Amino acid sequence: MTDLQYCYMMCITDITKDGECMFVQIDFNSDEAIYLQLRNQIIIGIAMDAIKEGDPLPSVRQMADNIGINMHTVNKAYSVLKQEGFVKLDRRKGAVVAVDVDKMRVLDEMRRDLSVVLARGICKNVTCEEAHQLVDEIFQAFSRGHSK
Amino acid sequence: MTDLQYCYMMCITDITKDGECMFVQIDFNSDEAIYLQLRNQIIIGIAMDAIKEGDPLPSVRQMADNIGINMHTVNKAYSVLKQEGFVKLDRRKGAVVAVDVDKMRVLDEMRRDLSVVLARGICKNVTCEEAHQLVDEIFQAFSRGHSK
Amino acid sequence: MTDLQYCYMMCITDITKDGECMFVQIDFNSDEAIYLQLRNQIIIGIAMDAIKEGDPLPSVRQMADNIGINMHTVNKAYSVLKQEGFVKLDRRKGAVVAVDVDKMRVLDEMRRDLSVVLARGICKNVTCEEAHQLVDEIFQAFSRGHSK
Amino acid sequence: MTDLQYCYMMCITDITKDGECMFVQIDFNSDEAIYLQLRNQIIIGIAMDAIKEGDPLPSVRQMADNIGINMHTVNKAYSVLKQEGFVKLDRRKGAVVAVDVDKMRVLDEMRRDLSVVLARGICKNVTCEEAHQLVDEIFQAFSRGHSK
DNA sequence: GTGGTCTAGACCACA
DNA sequence: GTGGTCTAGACCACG
Repeated sequence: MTDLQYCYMMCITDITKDGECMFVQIDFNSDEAIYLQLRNQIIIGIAMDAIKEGDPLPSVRQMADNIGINMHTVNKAYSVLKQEGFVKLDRRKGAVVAVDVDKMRVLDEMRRDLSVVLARGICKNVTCEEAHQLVDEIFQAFSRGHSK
Repeated sequence: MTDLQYCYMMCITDITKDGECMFVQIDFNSDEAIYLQLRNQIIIGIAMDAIKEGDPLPSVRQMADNIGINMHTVNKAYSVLKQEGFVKLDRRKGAVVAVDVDKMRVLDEMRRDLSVVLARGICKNVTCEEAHQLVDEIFQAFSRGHSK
Repeated sequence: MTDLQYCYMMCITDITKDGECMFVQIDFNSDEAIYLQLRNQIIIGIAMDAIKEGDPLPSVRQMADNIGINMHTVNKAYSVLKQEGFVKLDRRKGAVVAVDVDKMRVLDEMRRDLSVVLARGICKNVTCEEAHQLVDEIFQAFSRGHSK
Repeated sequence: MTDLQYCYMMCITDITKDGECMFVQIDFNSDEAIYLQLRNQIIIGIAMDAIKEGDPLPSVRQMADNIGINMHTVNKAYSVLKQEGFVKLDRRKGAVVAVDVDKMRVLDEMRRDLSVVLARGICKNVTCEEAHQLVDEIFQAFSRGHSK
């Protein structure tokens, strides 16, 4: 799939109130559920510091209208984010970013997820060095990553 | 054995003919589809060299009986593996391992998948060093990985 | 109506919402799989411009009910159409026509398919001129063909 | 799929007794049944004049051994060829090429087959001119074609 | 209401 | 005996 086609099918909307740098891109032709795509985009936004601890997410209705999806779908994404410890639901401000750090748990999750991703790569002759390069590349792309 | 007990157990079966080292573990309680779990297990088996290039997978009926799932579910897993370039469906020998290496494509897929996994980690204060350690750990667990 | 009568009739249903010009005809006596017949009919419908780029196909249930076949059979046809680059599965709108043009690939496929069809003709004394006449005849039958 | 991969999975054997120019190539990973591939290859051989009217085909056993497939499969291919009017079964010489020409029937069959093949092309922007070029190209590749 | 998943059982073509 | 096809019915996630 070319980049052009990819762009065409994408639905792009701003996630931050001031319209600075974070965008949500939903691919309606993807086999990944829309609410999971939305959840992942928001997590990436947090990792990039585009949305910071304490920042409120757009309201369910606003987000749904911007992306052009159902309110229920946005609601589901926010619920999952709460369940996974990325946001808290505030009665006045709606969903606000509040990351709940459980180092052991997250490392276990990553080990499981990485095993599958890396196994796919190893089958296709991806070397350990190439994997490390990818990790560095991605960490550099996320502002919070290399500040550590 | 009641259905309940059946549900709560992990289902473990051997994937190799000689019963050496590769096992398939299905978690019926997981929210991940059975055919995807099976697909991932087989990919991990290939990455571990438990199943090698040219080896035939068990027939759909045999695999289904061993795991205790339906034939069609196994069929779906095999179809996805074929679609993703891990096996070929030989009309005489059934499904045989035949990895189709497309380096650019696999690196792009990994970049996308890793971005999501690492973003989750970064949000929860996982450092770049810890991520590298996980990668090394997983590569060492797969025999094909540290032969490089 | 008995099963026998049911078997011996052609099943004709409309594929377009406004019931204008495109029909699906399934021959239950054919040795060609139903899902392949359905796939071919839809491709012919696209070639005739009866279904246009961006148009949604009927839902699998609706199509299945109209034709009198099982939902899963329609699903298989849609999956193949997706795989071959004729439709995309939009999570909101279902299957929509979206032709993915890869000129080199399609010409190679046609060369292979035409070789077999023409070889059969050549054996039975069909001349090059007669083949060209057939091609013209078919192109004229498809509206998109003679607009070039 | 690269040419190299294609070659690798092919099973190539000679179909003519004197080992001149006609070969049978079976792709065991194809979704097309082996007996149909064999049938098509033999028809192409007749169209190319590699096997001529009255020539005997190799015996079922010999053909099966050469290609590495089951005798029943070869038998099925020969039966279909007889049914479709390409060979006759001679008690002494086995299957001999004997084309039964029924011009109307073959033209009808070609019209139906070409409709599907061309429709696929039209969807993917193949022009009438390109189709004609392919027909010419194929007719020139078959020796019997341009002698008319 | 939609498609996705899973199960079950059946028949047939293929090898 | 194998996979491919088709049917039927069921549940659930998604939107």
